[in-house]
Amino acid sequence: MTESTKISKKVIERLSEYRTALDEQSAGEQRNIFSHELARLCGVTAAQVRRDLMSIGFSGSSAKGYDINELKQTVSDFLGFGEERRVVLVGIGHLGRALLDFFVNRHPKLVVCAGFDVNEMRINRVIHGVRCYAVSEMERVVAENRAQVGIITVPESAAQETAERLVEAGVTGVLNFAPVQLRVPGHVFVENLNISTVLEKVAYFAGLNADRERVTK
Amino acid sequence: MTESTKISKKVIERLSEYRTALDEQSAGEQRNIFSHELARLCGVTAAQVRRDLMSIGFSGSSAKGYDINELKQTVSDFLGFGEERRVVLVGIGHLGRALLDFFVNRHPKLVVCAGFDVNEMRINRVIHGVRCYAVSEMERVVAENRAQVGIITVPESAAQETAERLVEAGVTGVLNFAPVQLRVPGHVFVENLNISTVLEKVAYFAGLNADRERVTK
DNA sequence: TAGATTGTTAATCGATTAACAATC
DNA sequence: TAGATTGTTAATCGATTAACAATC
Repeated sequence: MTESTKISKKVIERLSEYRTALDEQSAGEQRNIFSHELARLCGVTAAQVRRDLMSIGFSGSSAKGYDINELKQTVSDFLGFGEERRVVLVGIGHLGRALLDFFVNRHPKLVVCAGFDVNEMRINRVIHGVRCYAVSEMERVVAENRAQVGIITVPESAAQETAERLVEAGVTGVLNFAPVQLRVPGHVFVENLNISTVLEKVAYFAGLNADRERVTK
Repeated sequence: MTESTKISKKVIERLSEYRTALDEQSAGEQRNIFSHELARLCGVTAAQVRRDLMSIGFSGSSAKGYDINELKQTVSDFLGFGEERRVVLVGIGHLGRALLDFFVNRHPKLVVCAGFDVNEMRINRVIHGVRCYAVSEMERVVAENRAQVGIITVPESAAQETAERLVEAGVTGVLNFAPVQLRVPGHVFVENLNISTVLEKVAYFAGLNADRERVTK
């Protein structure tokens, strides 16, 4: 394994957004794109685009910018889209179901291959095209599918135990929607996404802005 | 209006998480909490907690740490929880409905007061306790409710127009789930939350970690 | 060529961490 | 007092921005 240069979370996020933006562009006739065009589509600076692409070793031409198709391919490869990534989701409540719907057949390489729940009403069914199992089968199903990614949408009280079982079964990346700090081994990547926190943040700045508007009027 | 010290997005996020963590603590007997305890609950460092609390002017005691109830009150006040914030949601698909369910009666001060959609099947109904309207009524309903915050869960193609109408009606903060860079006036705060991007990031690092595991074995 | 863009370095900025005197 | 924690400053770290020679 080559000692890959350490790439930060932020760069990965931006690369992912570049790819999404390019996907939409490539429907058209356009074959090349300049850093400032891609930058505008993604809400970043042109210099940042150039630096990010440089960091994954992709070059453009000073006359024509970047080749859209080559760039899309390079970014996809870098992000590991060469092969399918298998994802499981635990907790098939409203949010879980919405996420199943969100990802099924929407993403080229992230395949949600199984859902889990404790509620008998939700197990042994196919929801949004995804087969759902009892939590007790997690170890077996995750291992059989070689799933590397787990999404946790269970209630807070069950999140830690869920994470432990996922990790035990071989998952090395977790997207956690429960408002708990998960304790996991060092080789497991955890991203916390607390929707309440995000909305509180928006509400805070909305309030600030509304006040400012009122004052300047 | 006093010229408040500029507080960064990250600090606001952490304050929101401190408050959530304290909410859960305060059920117990404990009356005080040390910076390192709160830090562990939220996955940050103790020094960071101390600095954040200092930045909103909250003091503890070197003997007993921070008073939980006072701290919760101070953080809540700072985040603007003194009065209800009214939120509207546009796009009542699976994700939109999950978010309605997520927020209704779950948050003390963020009140989702209306939903909007273009689909007739979804309008003039109450979904998860929230009244849903046709998009054509957006301006009127948002203004009547004095909603400051808008959540956008419409398809990508409709996101920009939705944002414009929300802003026109008086919204100053937007939480955008559509994978588009919204163009809005300077006084409007926009937070983009692209769930695909987040999952791609998790998948990337999950892959890295899985490789590393395989190599070190 | 002239003009615009890329690749890349240096300068800036902001946030985190280390450290420690003051405090209880 | 002795020991632990707070408040706060200085040092470090990392990421962004500015700038510009090289390129087309």
